Amino acid sequence: MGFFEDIRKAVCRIPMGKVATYGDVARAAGHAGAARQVSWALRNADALGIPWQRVLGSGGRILLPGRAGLLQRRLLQEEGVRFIGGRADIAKHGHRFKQSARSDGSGRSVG
DNA sequence: CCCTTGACTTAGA
DNA sequence: GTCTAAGCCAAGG
Repeated sequence: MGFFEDIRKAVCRIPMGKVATYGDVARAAGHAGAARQVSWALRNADALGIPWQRVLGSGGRILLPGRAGLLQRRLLQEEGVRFIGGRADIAKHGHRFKQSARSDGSGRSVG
């Protein structure tokens, strides 16, 4: 398995109308701490059919510069993601990945 | 192997 | 809120 494959799989797990941070994607892909590399894998995501627009920076901030950033925001808004003060409402649209490689299973939901 | 780059993240002032 | 510094990891020259 390649590095990018793990990343792309994780990104594809994000459903429409939901968003996740680079760090979350990296963690869900089994590469915690590789948040920066997530963006690397997303550079060619568009050509691979990856929902790259659902990946944001910490706090729901769009880090993509230029038109790409505007495009990302527009795409998300079309998916129903609400933006507040230039940031996506991750409290409402933040996607929570299923428990992956968690020793204590702290990531599991109870109710 | 060494150094630089990058759509990152957290902590401090 | 804005800026700086340090930590982080993989790809490319």
